[in-house]
Amino acid sequence: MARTAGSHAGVTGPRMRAAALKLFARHGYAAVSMRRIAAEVGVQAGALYSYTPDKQTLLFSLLENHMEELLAARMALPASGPALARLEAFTRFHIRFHLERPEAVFISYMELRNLEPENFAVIEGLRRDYETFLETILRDGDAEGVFAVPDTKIAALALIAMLNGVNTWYRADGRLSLAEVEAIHWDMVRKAVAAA
Amino acid sequence: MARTAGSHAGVTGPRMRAAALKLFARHGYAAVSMRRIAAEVGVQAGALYSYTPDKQTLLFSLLENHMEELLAARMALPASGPALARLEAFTRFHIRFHLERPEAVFISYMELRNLEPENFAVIEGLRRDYETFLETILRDGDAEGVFAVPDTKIAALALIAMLNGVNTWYRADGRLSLAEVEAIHWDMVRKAVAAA
DNA sequence: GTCTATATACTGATAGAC
DNA sequence: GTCTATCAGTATATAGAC
Repeated sequence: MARTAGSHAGVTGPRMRAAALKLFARHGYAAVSMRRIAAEVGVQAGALYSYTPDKQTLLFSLLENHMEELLAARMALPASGPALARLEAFTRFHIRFHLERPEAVFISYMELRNLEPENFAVIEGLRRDYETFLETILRDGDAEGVFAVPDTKIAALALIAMLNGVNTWYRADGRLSLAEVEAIHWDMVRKAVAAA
Repeated sequence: MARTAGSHAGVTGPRMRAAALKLFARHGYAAVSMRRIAAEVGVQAGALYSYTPDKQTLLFSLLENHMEELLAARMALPASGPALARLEAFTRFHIRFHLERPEAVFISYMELRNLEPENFAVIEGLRRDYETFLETILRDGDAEGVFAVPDTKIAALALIAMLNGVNTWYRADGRLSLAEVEAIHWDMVRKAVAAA
């Protein structure tokens, strides 16, 4: 059936979110205006307010969505079994998942300070949930005797920081394939926590 | 001798830089106005333009100054001798130096995208210089046979990313002392690159 | 060396026409 | 569902008084 002229059958909302994700990642939340996002979508600024109550909520929903996807995807990882195998699965999953969403990862770290306190607390809680997953693997491996980790909390943060580093330099058309990047990092992760 | 009323004997420049560093780190370059910096210093916005030609140059000079200090401080590290000892010296130095300047470190990573292309290229060059220093240690250790590093470039980036992670959570009044943080990370760094 | 005043432009968000 | 028009506020940067 014929639609109202100018109507876009509800695709403007997702397009707004995609444009915001891209522009926030490239220029930063504070540097991107609602007008600029609207221009990227191809509408006027006022039209965006049918899809978000305000700019802050738009940022928050992008970060929340990213964290929820991360936590959901993590569910596919083994939750029991030898810690060494679980650590390898986690390492490869983390690299792959994050390389597939460079923009969401970027703003999830860079724009935390631009979240209002309540929103910040929600995202921080989700992040801690994810970190705890890795910490549990390390603690189990320590108990098994295959890992020697003096402080599982700090070790988990250190490993995640190391793996996140990949996002700052990896290019799909670069010198190394994804498989090679995974292999190099799994080698370092494995050795870093290995028992002597 | 009596000075002009309102004059501050050249301290406004440094105070502007200190205020900008603090505010940029806390709220982001784009979110901080020259008026806000001026208010922090205790002058009117127009007065700042005696000390920087514009806001962009102010950001650039903060980042450039930080990188120059980092490269200068690195000169105190041993440039020859056993790679293992050099790696330990580098690891402890890196953690200490960066924990002493959390704000400069933060904006050096977060505000790169807000640098104009020429300014960005300068900072990137300085950063690569620093990374090469670590890469050289890893390559020397590989040649000595004490390290087993499949890709020294990637390993250097991975180790720096891991060490930088400390800045995201360390608090001087927290659970761990600086010495403990250094020890935990040196343990992981050492093992991560160790020969089997 | 810092002030006030100002130019020029942009900001987030809203109201109401179509 | 999107448009135009608009409000009230803020931005960077400059000019000239003191």
